[in-house]
Amino acid sequence: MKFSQRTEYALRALLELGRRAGEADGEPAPVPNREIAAAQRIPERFCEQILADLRRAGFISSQRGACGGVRLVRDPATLTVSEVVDVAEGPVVTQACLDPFDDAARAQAHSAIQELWLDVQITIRDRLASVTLADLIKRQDELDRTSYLVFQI
Amino acid sequence: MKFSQRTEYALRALLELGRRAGEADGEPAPVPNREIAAAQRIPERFCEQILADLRRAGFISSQRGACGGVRLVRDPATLTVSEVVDVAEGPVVTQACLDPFDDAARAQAHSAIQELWLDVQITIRDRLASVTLADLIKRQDELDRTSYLVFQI
DNA sequence: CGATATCCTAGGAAACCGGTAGGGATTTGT
DNA sequence: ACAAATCCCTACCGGTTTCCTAGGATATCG
Repeated sequence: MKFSQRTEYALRALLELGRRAGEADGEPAPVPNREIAAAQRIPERFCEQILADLRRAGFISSQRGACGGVRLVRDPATLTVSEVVDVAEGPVVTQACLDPFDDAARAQAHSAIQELWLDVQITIRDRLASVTLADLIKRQDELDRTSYLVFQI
Repeated sequence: MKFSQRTEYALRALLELGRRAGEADGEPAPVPNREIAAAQRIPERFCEQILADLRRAGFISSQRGACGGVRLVRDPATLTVSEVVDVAEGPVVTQACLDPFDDAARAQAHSAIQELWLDVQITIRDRLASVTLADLIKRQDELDRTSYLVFQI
């Protein structure tokens, strides 16, 4: 019962993109995969694939060729962690899919246990949907400033 | 991101045991693995292993030999689903374990993303800890009575 | 043209999962 | 004493998933 490394990487990549977009004014320059991977310590070719998924999902756009890279398309304030999880590792599902031809399994469909799984599933999704990329960026900046201060003391 | 079949089986087995214990008065007779597996449609040898885990965890006790079987030891009202999940598939952990020798990973330890994972983890555990075996038994009885009525109409 | 990028597809090692299997140990009933 | 029933321990196995690497095609800029 855990989230995949792939999701962690996807969030880190988007976090990195979001922070850079915040710094630059106007149309931000595309950030190449290489830089994102290095900054967030993600295996380069693996990061490439994850970025491709994020592009297909419409979260980022890409530009090929020299001086190319990826750009954040979605507004960080409306891009939720839940959406990223769905793209990176598939939707959160706590119960096995029910075989529609297995009567025994269908009989279990309305069991107390199944109800609990569904409840937990909704709880997780709601929690993940309540956090946006903008929230993460803001919180990360706070953390960074705090540790900076700590070192200053 | 889902719970294992093993956990589902563990809960079903305990549910079955709990219901039988509720019917009989006084010291209940031990229920053999075979009956539990048949009633809950769990592969017999697989169920055997799961029951062994539940015994090692102290949730049930077992009696060997003819007329043997397993008995519920813990009070269903205090046995939480969270405990069963921990035994059947290990604790719910939403973040990868941090390698204490990997400085780069440790630097991520206080990241916004890690904080989110921890938050979700606690949310799930709390939810699972708030449901007891007695709750499941009660709810399942309600469901069974309801479907009985449906067929009567 | 050549360097820098993304894009697409294909693997591959390792872990995990669901389940099976063999055989030993213990208890009960006859 | 013996057979049947039952739990107990360990190993294994086929399939899937996960994390990651690799090769090469394609596009863009200077």
